Amino acid sequence: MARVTQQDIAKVMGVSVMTVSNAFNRPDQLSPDLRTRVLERAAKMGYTGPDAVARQLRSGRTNTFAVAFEEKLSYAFSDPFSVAWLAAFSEVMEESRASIMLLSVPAGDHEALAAVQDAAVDGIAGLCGNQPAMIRARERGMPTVYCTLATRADADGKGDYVVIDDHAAALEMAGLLRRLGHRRVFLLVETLYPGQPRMAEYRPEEFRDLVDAHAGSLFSDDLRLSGLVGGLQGLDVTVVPVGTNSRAAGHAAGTLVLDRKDRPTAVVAVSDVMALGFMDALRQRDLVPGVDVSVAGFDGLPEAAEAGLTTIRQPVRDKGRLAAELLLDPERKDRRIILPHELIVRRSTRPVA
Amino acid sequence: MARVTQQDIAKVMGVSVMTVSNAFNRPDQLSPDLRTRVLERAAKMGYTGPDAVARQLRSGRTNTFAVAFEEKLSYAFSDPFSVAWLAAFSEVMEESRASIMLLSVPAGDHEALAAVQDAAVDGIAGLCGNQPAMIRARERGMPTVYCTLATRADADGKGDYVVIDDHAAALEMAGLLRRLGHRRVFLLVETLYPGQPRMAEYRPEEFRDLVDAHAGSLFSDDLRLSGLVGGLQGLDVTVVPVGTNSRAAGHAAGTLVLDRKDRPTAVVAVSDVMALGFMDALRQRDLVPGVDVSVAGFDGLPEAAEAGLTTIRQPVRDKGRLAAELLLDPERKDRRIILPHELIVRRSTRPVA
DNA sequence: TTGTATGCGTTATCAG
DNA sequence: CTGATAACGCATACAA
Repeated sequence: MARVTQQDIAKVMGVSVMTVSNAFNRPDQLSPDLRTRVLERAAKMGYTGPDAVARQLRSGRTNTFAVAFEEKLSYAFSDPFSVAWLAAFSEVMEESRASIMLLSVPAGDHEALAAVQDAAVDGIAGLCGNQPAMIRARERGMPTVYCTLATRADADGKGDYVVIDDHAAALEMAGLLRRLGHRRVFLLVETLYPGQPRMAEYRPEEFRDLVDAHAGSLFSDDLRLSGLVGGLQGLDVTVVPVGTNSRAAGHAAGTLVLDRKDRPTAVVAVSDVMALGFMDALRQRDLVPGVDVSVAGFDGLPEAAEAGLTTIRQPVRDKGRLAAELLLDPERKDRRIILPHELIVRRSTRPVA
Repeated sequence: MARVTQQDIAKVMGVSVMTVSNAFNRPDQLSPDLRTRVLERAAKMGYTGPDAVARQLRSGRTNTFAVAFEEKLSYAFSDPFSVAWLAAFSEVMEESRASIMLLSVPAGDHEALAAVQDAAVDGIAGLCGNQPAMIRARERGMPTVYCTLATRADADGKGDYVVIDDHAAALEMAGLLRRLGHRRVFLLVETLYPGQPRMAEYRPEEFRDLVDAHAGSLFSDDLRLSGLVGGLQGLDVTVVPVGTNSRAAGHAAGTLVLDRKDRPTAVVAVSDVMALGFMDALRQRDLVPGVDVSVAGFDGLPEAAEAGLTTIRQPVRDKGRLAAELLLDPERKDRRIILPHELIVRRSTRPVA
């Protein structure tokens, strides 16, 4: 038995399809009596209301917005920054009774890009930079908003965004370490291109060359890194790609770095979760952050405050909220938003002994 | 300028629409030469591939599955159980390259029910019981899977599920407390119907009557509660609806209960997060779980293990994984799955002094 | 107030 | 290998 449609009902009742449609969507367009009769008959025939997809095709709108992640979704749910952003984003969407679709578009996964192609949504917010996924979405004529600054490679200079000035923030962080007298600094970053060796150690120039060589597939924001490197010029700086943006990866970096003679005096991770993982490694060795090794992160998570971690606070919730508002209101004016950040100095960073 | 369609391309190139369509979906159905010409021309005209919605209408499938929550989504992201379930669910979905839509359908929110109506999805998993939302979805002919046992009021006895035997688990928990000699027990539950007073205290029968009176709008699973009440028959039992399933609510319950003379000797919450919140309240007062008051929860979260909380462990990840598999494979046989649970006794429950 | 024709963009079918 | 036709289910514009 095929699906019951408005046609069927119309035919059986001897009315036009339009009347049936109106019975569901425009009560004012037909007599109350007829309306109830139609509705009753529809129910009796097993019709359960207008088909969602057909209605979307007809109206040209889906009232659904996608959120694109660069990682697997299971990661997104476990990352505090993502979760906080999502919570704010979803609050606004719920208020407008819009639905949310979750899209995982790992860098380099060409097949996953098709998901963007096939997503029946009115717009897409990227919890990531101006990625291929975002660009593809725009090519489809879809509004996009990204919430991390564009990478050098993928930036097409288009698309709306809600970000902080990561470069400036990184410079401030570098300035702090410089003032504190640190001379040997390790920088923990995510993997910057698919296949990059993990836990390797690079001079900044070396690292830069590597990234340049892979610019075509570059996928992670590197503005924080470039700011740090710039601000620490002249010091002994080592860059370590730790693999994933996770506490575990930060911890692994600690294992790599702490059990050697020439320890760094300071370690900066480009996210709080990595920095917190590194602090876990310190604690395991009865080392004290700020005393034995200074540690700093980025993001300003609540967890960072509890741990006494120096960090750059960014308005996560505002990012999520504004991203949603930009998608919901195409008429809105300011569509490229740079939010304020704040360097928060805590006890994890101290003057070098 | 209107949207470019396959028609437009066909017209301009003097070929049939079908050929254009095939160029995108069935490379084998036309000559490579023609295909590349079509593709090039399409690109030149600003055509960006088949429209997602039109394709969905045509094919009758969306390759998207919804997850329905009874709470606001921001809550879902902060609840450890939900997050773990979602992670497992999404891993399976990602593997099949299916998309996930998040739906918030608060109990009693009639408007939100419309979201289920308008969701362009192939199926819906409920991180909740057999709710009105689930029932509505089934009326639409959509496959549903719920992951908490049916409530008494809403159960239509249909729909697939992946659950544990909550009632049996609750009986085991009650048996434990009985053996430990507890005679005065408080039970912390979520709010069982919209508008129910929070932090009130009820005798079990009283509470049951209240719930019965609101059976029409009952929205939360009460199998755990009924199992506990049944298993504790004859003892001095008090039921406290704490409002939401959150650590904060559990903490508030602690504030209510602990600063009085006739403290309970044991407190059971129907979820670990509530129990953990209650333990926070204990700690604040320098009381020791298990010594001053025994505490137990449900779910078996990692956090419960750390806190030494007695609980009922349930296979969260299996629940999520199986729910996804049921949705993805309509042919699969066993569609009503009861997973094993396990009573885990830790130091938060001890013999009464 | 009700009905008619038509299009939304795509793809399956079947004929050439 | 290519093309004409017919749905998919609904709702807008317009006519009655």
